[in-house]
Amino acid sequence: MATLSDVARRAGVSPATASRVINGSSKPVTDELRERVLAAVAELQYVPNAHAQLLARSHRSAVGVIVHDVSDPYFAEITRGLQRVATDQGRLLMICNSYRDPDRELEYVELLRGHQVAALILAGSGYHDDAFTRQLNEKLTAYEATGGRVVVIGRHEHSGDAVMPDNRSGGYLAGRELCELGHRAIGVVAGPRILTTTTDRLAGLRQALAEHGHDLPEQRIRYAEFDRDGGAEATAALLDADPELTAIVALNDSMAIGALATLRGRSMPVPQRVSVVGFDDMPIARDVTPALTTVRLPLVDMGVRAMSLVLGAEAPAPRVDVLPAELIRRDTAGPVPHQQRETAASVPHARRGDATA
Amino acid sequence: MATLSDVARRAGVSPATASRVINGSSKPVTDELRERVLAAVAELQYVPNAHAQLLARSHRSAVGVIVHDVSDPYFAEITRGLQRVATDQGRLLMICNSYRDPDRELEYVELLRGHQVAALILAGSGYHDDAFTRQLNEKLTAYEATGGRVVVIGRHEHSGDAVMPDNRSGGYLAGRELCELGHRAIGVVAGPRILTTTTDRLAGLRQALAEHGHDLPEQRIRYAEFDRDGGAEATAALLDADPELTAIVALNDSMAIGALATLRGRSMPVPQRVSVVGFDDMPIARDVTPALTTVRLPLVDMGVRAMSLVLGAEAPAPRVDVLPAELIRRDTAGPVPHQQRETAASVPHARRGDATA
DNA sequence: TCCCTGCGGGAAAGGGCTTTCTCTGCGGTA
DNA sequence: TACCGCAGAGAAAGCCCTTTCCCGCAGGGA
Repeated sequence: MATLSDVARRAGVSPATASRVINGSSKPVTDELRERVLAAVAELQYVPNAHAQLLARSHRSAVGVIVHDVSDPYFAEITRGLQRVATDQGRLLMICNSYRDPDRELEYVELLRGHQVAALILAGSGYHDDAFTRQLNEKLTAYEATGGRVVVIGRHEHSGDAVMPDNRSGGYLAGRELCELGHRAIGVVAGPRILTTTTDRLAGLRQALAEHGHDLPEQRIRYAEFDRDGGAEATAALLDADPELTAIVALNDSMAIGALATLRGRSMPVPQRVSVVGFDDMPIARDVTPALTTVRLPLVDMGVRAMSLVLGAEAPAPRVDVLPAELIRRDTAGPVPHQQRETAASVPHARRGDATA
Repeated sequence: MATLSDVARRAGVSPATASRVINGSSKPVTDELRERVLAAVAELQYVPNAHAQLLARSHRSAVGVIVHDVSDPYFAEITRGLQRVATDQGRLLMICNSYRDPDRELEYVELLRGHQVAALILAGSGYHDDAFTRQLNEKLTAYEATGGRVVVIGRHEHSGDAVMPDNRSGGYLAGRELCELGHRAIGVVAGPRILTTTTDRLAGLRQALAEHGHDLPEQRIRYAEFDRDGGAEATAALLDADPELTAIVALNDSMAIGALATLRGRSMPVPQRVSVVGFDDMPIARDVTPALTTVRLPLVDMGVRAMSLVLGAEAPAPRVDVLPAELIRRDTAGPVPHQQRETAASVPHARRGDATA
């Protein structure tokens, strides 16, 4: 690879001058030398060594982002928001997928710190795991001590600036909607138990049911992976255990799509026989049939806010931006079926045979 | 940020020794010193400066990847394949989204070159744009001249190693299927005209139609963005121009989903009134209703092969891996409706009023 | 006893760039 | 004419590591 001194030699100038021309430094350089340098750059196809530059320059500019998985629409949307602000400010983003592995998350914090990022954004659910939380906090605090900025999205563990979707209210909204439609026998297709997102959404849901005089027994909750197949399996398990269920809340839209698939496979019409409510309102939600009733989170906006916080001025006290959830009524949630209205929740195992057909 | 010499000073050793301990060098260090260094590292929360390391080490290890958009399922799948191999070999991936902007693509080649990546993978369609192609090739060639490896996925322009999905055969498969189901009035919802992927798929489709004695006039093709909304708009335009259409080929699944949405909005049942065939077989294809008939491309495998090629031994002659397309029959393609069998394609504008209702 | 070997450790030379500091030569002022 | 100031260029000092090279010392063989 050609180096700066190759360019300088070819142009017959010093490396200092070449550097000034290439970086558009404020120090003036005569047109003649400038042209010679530019010509040499073109001839040698010179590209500055980014590592050398970053090492030599004092100021850090890139921003590190840790998400569970960018190709998951939830994070894709958040990332879109992050990108928008970052691009406006000429910042490079380094995006890492932790695939919901806490250890990998810890590693990535180190990696990004090593890459001298100016700021760090952690998006996605936190974990119910004190040892992990403590370790992560230690690392983040150490990073902040050296001037790094940190913002978390949708996580409780870090005590600094945060952008929080209102998961609890979202769960509440889903629960209230179903209760008002007359449902009592409601099953929950939940994400991994260890994620705070799961438990927050569940808590809101439980509250809504309680306000309507219903409870949510553990056997009506199935924990599975936060994806389509997890949703499909959990729905099958739920239905096997309790064929009288009239509604299912899936704790994210991917799981809801899996639920829809299972229901279709068992010829249980939605919403005539079973209602389904999703969570997140990812783009595909409106395109499944029937279109998915779900809880919308302002994902892009969450990204925008997080990046603005992290690049903005430092605040004396931690700022927490809570963004509201909103119920989007489409076609998967309907009134409780007539024959179920009285008996629901009272004969949980009666017709198992039918339902698994 | 703590530096290596901070660690060394604290441990009372030389930076050389500290470095050896931290990197697990083959040179032996006594246990006592080792422990002192490790303790200092922990106390200072030391993380090596990645840029300094990369500068000091001679060998380059990271691999650069340029895709149109990782959150697009097409690229998400390819990336999954790339990751799998890269992780096995302990390589870091730097993934950049060009968002189908040729200029950005060029910039990213430079950026990645500047970051000293050991290899470069460009995935996604090429462009029908000679000036761009020439520029890109120049840059890639310059990069290869300095020892960099390059593999392209699904692009014609570069003359080195390549992994190619058989887009043309895929188009042919879609066309043949519809012809065999009796369709003659077939509309095409195409991606941007400037992409070679679009024209390749179109060419295969055209060939299939020709073999069945049909042609594909330009007004039966609508070019739009390669996404859901593009597909929806193009389908609407197609139907407005020619309400007698009995089948639609969408050149990717996102567009097919848009087509399905438009058709649903116009109450044209699929496949009874109009058949739809997609392309790519992205995961969601099986979850829409009716499940999408589409052409599958082995996306993950394409990623695996590309990464294997780029990290494997250099070949004397360019290698081109062509991966076959496969028709996946689901529920959106059916026989041509009865009343259309004779008249189709002969009265293009007759019933516009009805169809747009 | 002397020399050689090998081990554990440090000194120092880069790696490619930015940036401060220094130097030269010119035009302008007293 | 002598001096000052400044514009434009180069020299050189880092930035933080890795790694080669070298050194001192202890142990073993002759």
